Amino acid sequence: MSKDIVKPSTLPGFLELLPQDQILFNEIKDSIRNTYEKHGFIPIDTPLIEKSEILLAKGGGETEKQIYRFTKGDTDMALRFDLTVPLARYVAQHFSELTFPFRRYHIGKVYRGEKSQRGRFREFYQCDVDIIGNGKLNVIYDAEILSIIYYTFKNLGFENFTIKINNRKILNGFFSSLGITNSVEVLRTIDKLEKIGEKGVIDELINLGLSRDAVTKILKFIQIRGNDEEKLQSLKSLNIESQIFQEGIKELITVTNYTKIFGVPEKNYTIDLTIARGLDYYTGTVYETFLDDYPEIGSVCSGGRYENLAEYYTTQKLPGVGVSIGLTRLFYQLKEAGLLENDTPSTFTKVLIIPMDESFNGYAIKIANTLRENNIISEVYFEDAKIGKKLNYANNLNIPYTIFIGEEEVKNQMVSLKNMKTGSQELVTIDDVIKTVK
RNA sequence: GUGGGUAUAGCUCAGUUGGUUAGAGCGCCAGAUUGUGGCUCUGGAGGCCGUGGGUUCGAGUCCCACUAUCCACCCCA
Repeated sequence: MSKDIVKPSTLPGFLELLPQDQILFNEIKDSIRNTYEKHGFIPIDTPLIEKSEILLAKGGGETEKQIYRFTKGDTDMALRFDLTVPLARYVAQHFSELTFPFRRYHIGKVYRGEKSQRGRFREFYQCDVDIIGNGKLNVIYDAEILSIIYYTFKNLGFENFTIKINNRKILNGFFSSLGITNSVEVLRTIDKLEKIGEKGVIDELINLGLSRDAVTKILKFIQIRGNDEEKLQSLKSLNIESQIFQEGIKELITVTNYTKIFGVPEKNYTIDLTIARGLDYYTGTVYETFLDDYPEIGSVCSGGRYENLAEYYTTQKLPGVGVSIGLTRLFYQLKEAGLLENDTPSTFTKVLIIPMDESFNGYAIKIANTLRENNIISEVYFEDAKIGKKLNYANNLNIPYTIFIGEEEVKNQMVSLKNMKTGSQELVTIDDVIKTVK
């Protein structure tokens, strides 16, 4: 018999939570959603599965290796690996029915067939928020997105975090002035500065075939220090004769100026010339967010500006700017760091109603209905068991109140309300219950 | 894709240079206590020691393969 039991387990890289954590996870997700909606973003939901030709339109790179792809009948399909490509398809497909600039948010699961590792998942939630322009999109929106990152993390209860910003035009302009052609690899190397240090970066750059002179200049570039004002000054004084470079500086100035106006405290954002994530589609502003007290967690939110979101699906030019929070990883890391002291109960129930025996079930259900009408979450314990076991149910789920229904209670049309924390119990009316529990 | 660890009860783990019948804590179930929980005490269930092969009188322990899983690199959220 036991040979027939299939060992219950999930696939590696697929996270699932116990009730207490799930409630907490949902609270975080709801908080993010509320912040997005407060800023006027519209929810969309797209299919988990898309045609492979859509997801692979861009082609090449890691995507192709990591995508979950399969066929059903003759249909070649795949699981989405982010929410940006589906957004591009969505906007291109429904272009004529949308109003631009289109502000949308999307919270959903995405899939990547990576080798699983701590804090890295094959199925995970992304919380995306983007603004898509029709033909053009003011760079002020780049600052607004930054402010949305700020308010999102602030509303989650974080104080010490830093949103690092940079502009890809600065990097690209700088590199082209140095005659660097393999800028992606160079970017990747510079991005690793925190991890491998200056010496590591120098070694890797030389390995990439860069000249001594170029490496020295790059080093000087990434060593630019000071406050944002000073950094911008240093950039200007590099006298790079690249139009792209100058454009980047101008954009960065606008973004930082407006960020201030949006009310983001200066301690929560900074220019960092070494961040260069999202190498695939970002063309202007880029963002990375770090928790100051937990740098080892890495970036908890990243994104940027892309010049032409939907170029593979339409001839319309649709520039956009947006960020994504990797919610599953964020939750996992926060928990690992002990940052989520979980004192949330394992249920939403506030009152457990316990009939002393079957004959009181009717009265118990009536009480439950009345409490629910008054927005008090309640449930009735119908299973036949000893009182101790029933109370233990309440204990295990951290239900704060129990109500006993027996002969005396029905006779008086009252209930025995017990506070599970203090243990005190008294015979009261339903109105009293509503007052006490609320 | 490359490299390295780990695999014993539902969970976290112990298990001596290879030696009888494989252990603890937590959790679960029951009783002490039939209208009152958490604490305590007592008892109980639960293991092909990842799978297959090898060495040996004898393997949870040593060797090999496979599988699973974790970590680092790559890349990313």
